[in-house]
Amino acid sequence: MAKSSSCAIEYTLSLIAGKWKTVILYHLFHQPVYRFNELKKLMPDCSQRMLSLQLKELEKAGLIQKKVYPVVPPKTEYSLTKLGQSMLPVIKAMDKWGLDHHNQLNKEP
Amino acid sequence: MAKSSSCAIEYTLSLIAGKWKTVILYHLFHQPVYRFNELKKLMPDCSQRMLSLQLKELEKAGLIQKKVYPVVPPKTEYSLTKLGQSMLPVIKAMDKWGLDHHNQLNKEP
DNA sequence: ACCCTTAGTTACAAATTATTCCCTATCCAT
DNA sequence: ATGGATAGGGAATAATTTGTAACTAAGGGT
Repeated sequence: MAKSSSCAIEYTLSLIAGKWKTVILYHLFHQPVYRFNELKKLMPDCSQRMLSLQLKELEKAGLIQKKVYPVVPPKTEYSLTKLGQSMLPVIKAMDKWGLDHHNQLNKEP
Repeated sequence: MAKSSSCAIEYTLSLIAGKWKTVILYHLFHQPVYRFNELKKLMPDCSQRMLSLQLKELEKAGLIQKKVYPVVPPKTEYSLTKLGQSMLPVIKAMDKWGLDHHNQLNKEP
C-alpha cells in the first residue's frame, strides 16, 4: 500500500489499513483456519470480491497464508503466519478499545 | 468515515485509519501539546492540507481537542482528549510492531 | 507600501479503494 | 441437460482519499 514509511506506525498501519483486514485477522485469531466462504459468512457486508482482494493483500504482506487443495469443488484454507500472529497485540488492543468505546454496540438487551 | 460498524475493530479502525492520524496521536502522546506548525514540522511528508483535514477528523471523532488563541498571528494548540489518551495501547502496539518488523527502518549504521 | 507570520481554506487534479454484476472451471447429483 | 457448490477473476463504475498550488486574514516590522 504505502511505498515507504519513515515511521514505524505508518508501516504497521499500511499493512492493516484495508477495510476488512483487521476483521479477517481477528477471526483468524479466534479460529486458526477458515475457508473462503466461511470467512465470507462471518463478514456479510464484505463482498466476495473485496474479501478476495483483502485476503490477497494480507497474503502478500505475509500476515496470512493459504493452502489450496486441488479438489472439486475447490477448497482453500486460510491461516495466520507467524508474522500474522505477532499482530495479535495490535488487533486485541483495537478490539478492546472498540468494545470499550462504541456505545452503539450491544446496547439493547 | 465508516457509517456504521457491526464490529468493534472496524469501529476503532474507522477512527484512526487516515494516513496521518496515528502519527499525530503518536506525537501527542510524546508531547501533550503541539501547535499546528510544530506538528507540520514533525511530519514533513504531510501537506498542510492533509494535516488540517486529519486534525479536523480526529477532533470530530473526539480524540483530540484544540484551543484557539485569538491573537495575531493565530495560535492554536492541539492535545489529546481523555478518549484520545485511551487510544494509547493501540498506538503503542502499532509502534512496537512496526519497530519489530520493519527491517528497512534504522538498518544502516 | 510591502513583506512576514500562523493557521488554515479553496479549487482542482490524480490516485486509490470499494461496489456491482457477471463470468469461469470442474465434478456430482438430479 | 441442468443446476449446485466452491473459490475466485474481470470490467466498469462510483466513491473516497490524497496531492498540489495558490489564496486568505490581521497585525507587526521596515
